[in-house]
Amino acid sequence: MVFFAVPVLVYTDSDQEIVAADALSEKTAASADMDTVDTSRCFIGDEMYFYVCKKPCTPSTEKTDLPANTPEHRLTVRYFLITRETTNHTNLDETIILHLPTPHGKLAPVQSARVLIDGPSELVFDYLIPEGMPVVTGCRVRIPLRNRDSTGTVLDIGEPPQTSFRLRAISSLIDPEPLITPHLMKLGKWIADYYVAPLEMVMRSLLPESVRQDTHSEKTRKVVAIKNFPNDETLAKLAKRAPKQHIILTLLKSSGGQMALKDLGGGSVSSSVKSLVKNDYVEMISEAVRRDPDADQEFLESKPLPLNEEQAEALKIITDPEQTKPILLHGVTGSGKTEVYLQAVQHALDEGKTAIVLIPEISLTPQTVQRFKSRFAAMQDQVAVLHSHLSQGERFDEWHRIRNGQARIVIGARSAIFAPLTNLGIIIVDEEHENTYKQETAPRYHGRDIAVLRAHFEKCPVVLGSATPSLESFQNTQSGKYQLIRLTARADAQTMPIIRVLDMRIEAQKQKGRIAILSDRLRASMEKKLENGEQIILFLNRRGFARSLQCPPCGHVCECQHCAIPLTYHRTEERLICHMCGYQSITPRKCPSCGDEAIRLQGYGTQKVEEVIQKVFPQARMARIDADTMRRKNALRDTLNKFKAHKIDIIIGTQMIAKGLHFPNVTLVGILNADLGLHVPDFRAGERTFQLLTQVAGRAGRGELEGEVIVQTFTPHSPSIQYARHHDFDGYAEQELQFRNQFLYPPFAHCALLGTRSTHERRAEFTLENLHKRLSKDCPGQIEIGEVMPSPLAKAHGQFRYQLMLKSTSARALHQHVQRTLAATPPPDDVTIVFDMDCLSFF
DNA sequence: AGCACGCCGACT
DNA sequence: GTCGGCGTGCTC
Repeated sequence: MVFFAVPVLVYTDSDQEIVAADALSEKTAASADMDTVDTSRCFIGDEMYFYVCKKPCTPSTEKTDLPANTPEHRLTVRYFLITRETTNHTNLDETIILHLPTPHGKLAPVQSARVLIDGPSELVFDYLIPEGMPVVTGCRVRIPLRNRDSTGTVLDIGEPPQTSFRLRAISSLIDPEPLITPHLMKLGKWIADYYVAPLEMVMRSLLPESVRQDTHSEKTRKVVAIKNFPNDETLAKLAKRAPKQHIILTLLKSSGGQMALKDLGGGSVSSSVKSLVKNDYVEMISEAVRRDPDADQEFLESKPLPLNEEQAEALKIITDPEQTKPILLHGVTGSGKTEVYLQAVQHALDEGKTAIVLIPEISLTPQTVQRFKSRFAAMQDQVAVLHSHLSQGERFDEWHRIRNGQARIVIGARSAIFAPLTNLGIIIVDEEHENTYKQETAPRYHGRDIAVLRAHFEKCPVVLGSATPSLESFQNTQSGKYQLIRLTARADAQTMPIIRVLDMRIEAQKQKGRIAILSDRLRASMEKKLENGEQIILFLNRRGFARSLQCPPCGHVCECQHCAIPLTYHRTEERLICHMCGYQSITPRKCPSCGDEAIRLQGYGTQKVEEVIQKVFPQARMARIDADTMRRKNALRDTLNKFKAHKIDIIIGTQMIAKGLHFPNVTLVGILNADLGLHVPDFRAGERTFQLLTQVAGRAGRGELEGEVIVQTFTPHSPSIQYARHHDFDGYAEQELQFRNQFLYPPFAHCALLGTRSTHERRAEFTLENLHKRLSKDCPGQIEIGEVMPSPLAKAHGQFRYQLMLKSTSARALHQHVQRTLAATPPPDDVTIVFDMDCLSFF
């Protein structure tokens, strides 16, 4: 006869004797033959077992006799399936809850963990924590899910919820220490909320893939070490009978007792080493080796530089313990912001704390990393670098060096904001205005904003630095949320280069009928520089597909009356459409301003420029830098090195070369068509152009020679060009903020983009139309909803795209409304939905 | 009636 | 994601 194990609810009296037990699961209890529990054979001790048999007893009835309001204590027990025939205990390996109304010193209340299951399903379930398992929030755990094993992340710990079903237990802990610190957990939840991203996806970006999967591990090498060095007699014997072993032993002794197996000769000595190990002369040890991404580089220690008055004052404010506001450090190019960062980090280290330094993109700003590594060269190991070019193994090692406290300074791109440092002393965001801080795949977080949030959570100072602050950050200083610090003097006491603005309308008239690429003035200047053996950078900020309509003779650009941004030409409809509100108009044949018929689409690429320059300066050595030519790994670095060595005279490039370059011999920078960046259907176009011009101006003339910047434009009167020319950030910010305020753009409102993608054009459009309808229904007042329109990049990767702009003065109202609507409106299988909160681009 | 297949919903 | 339940529909 077989006995059955039945999950039971056990009641005890004050003496810990079980007075009643009934089936926990109603279903089980209801099934015939399984309703009986022999409570007389149960006992309580450090561990509790109970046997379940088919002998009748009286369950459940006594439940009501329990005193009211008795606190329930819970403990986990294992229960066993017993067969009379064998009396063998077959562990069912399940855990159940016993409700014990009386406390017992040895019985800890059972806790349960809310676990986010890995995988795209976004499941969250509660699991019991087995006694003694040190599970805390942020742990990665193995859990049973249905009839298989799965993994997940512990989101919360607490009392088991009152549910009718039986909780299952966590099977094991993946990592003894939680991989995600509580602060990071909080950050992750905030991100999932604010950016309307699945929490599982956010958790995935909190941890590098190689750290998350427990398949990766430390790299080890075999080390041979002397254990019992033989006496002279045996040594002499070995020299004769096994000369190789003798050599190994002497080698080991002369090099301090141990050597890596590889250095001893690797495989060729393995048999000799094996017999040495067998005789107990030596032992083989596995030693962890660090995969150092910068192992090939040497960093010479640099001493702190003396600070000028402004820098010293800045450092004082940053390190002031009373300072609680985020700090915006506005320093003109070359004002020595990095030195302030370095000393602020030093200050944090001196206090025994840690630091995060965010930089826009490692590959574009290797100098910053080098400066940090050099300054802290004495404690090399304490600087960890995190960026996308690390191998899986390198990332694993860097991450664990941070986690276990070996590395106390972390430098990296946006995801480095999730570095698992504890006891943070400072966060620095260099070039805070950079768009690369915004992640362009879900979760679409902004590294700078997350930095401010993390600093807030961890109560540590945060410094946002830039020569051209974003208007978001600048406005925060105006409203008193942030503290503004200024560095107005260039550390090298150099003057700002002269920016010349060239009116291409005149040029266009001169070169009637042909595209004006190179003005006479720029050509003449290039000629002179080439003669002098100086170098030239030409920019063409080719901003893709969105095309605006501009009249070359007068510079007029067709704009939306409601949104004050350029209208975009859509080829399929042959119409002009506003990307903010959806306003449409027909494409004019004549310029609405001057009546000229030359009005047409702007546009030529770097390739075209290369052709023209080649024709004009056949003797010049030139290189083109854009996404097409730099696809090869290290291509950018190699080209820049060649340029540095003056093997190239002219570089023609896109945005890629706008940042962080420092070439003393460059005396001329030409911006071929400032309008390309200016008249894009984006209210930030002006801001970007201002930033670009200012940054570029900072590039020219960093050496002995005076620099010159030539800006070619059809709209020379445009404020972003004029203010940049006069190096007047405040003037620019003032008028731009006024414009933003008037049309309720960021920083005075939040913008977001909702989009659909599908291989079926109609499905993409229909799904978004449907979402639009639902969003419009009981929509909070602060939210403005635009029209559904085809994306400017109407088809990409074989998918049709439709988009919709959302604007709101309340970020919370916006993401909550979208969150709710999306949750209530699951898209068809073949349509994907994209939501970009605080979007920086509209494509 | 018996079985193959595919959709749908639950998974703690 | 992945498993299993269940309904549909086809075959013996």
